[in-house]
Amino acid sequence: MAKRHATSATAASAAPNRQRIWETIRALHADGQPISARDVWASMVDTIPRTRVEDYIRSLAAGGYLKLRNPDRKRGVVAEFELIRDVGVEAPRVRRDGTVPPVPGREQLWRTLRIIGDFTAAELADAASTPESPIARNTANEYCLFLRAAGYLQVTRPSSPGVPTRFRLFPSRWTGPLAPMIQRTKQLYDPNTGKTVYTRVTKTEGGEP
DNA sequence: TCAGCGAAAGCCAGAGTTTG
DNA sequence: CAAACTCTGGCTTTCGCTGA
Repeated sequence: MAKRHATSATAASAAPNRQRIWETIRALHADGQPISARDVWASMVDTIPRTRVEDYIRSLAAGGYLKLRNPDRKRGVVAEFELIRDVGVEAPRVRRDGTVPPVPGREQLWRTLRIIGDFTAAELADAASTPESPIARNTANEYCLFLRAAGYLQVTRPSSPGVPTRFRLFPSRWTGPLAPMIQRTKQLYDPNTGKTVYTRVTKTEGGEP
């Protein structure tokens, strides 16, 4: 239900809720105030459930971003934290156990294509791949096709037998560091602008908003 | 090119414990 | 006794990859 919207927003723009929580934490830290779930939540009480704030704070603590100031406290006692690792305005992505999830493949592709300039899908996949996060060429190819359809990429050399299509990013279409994502509904969503920039029209449903 | 599968992230709700 | 806070577990939705 409402969860769906929250989740998609999460994927699309790094969790607005978490972003707000992170900003609040940094603000409290800047003021030299102790950081507790209650304090953070109090600053945003109208919009975010407290459990969500606690969830994120616990993840940050597990990940080493926050340090518990009163580790000997008993259950039921307010836990106070200190910001020991400020990574900037962008809210860190952490799992519940504190580990950092791998960078999404789309993001690697998006950053890489801007750097290498002129490329084929295979070249982009190779360049964007890392030992930790290899990216399938198939994935890169589909991504390129969507970006081209949405007008982000121009074809510098059409495909011919044995020669793959070469693409290049329109400099003016670099909308920001957040990678446009292909949603399950086969729409291309640009989190930088917050807009759906392309919708693949299927045979059965010619529907468009 | 399309469809399905598996894995992961984020969110919510309930239960238990401690303090005033 | 009541209120407040923390902790744990489960649910929903989406993404990325593989195979036909």
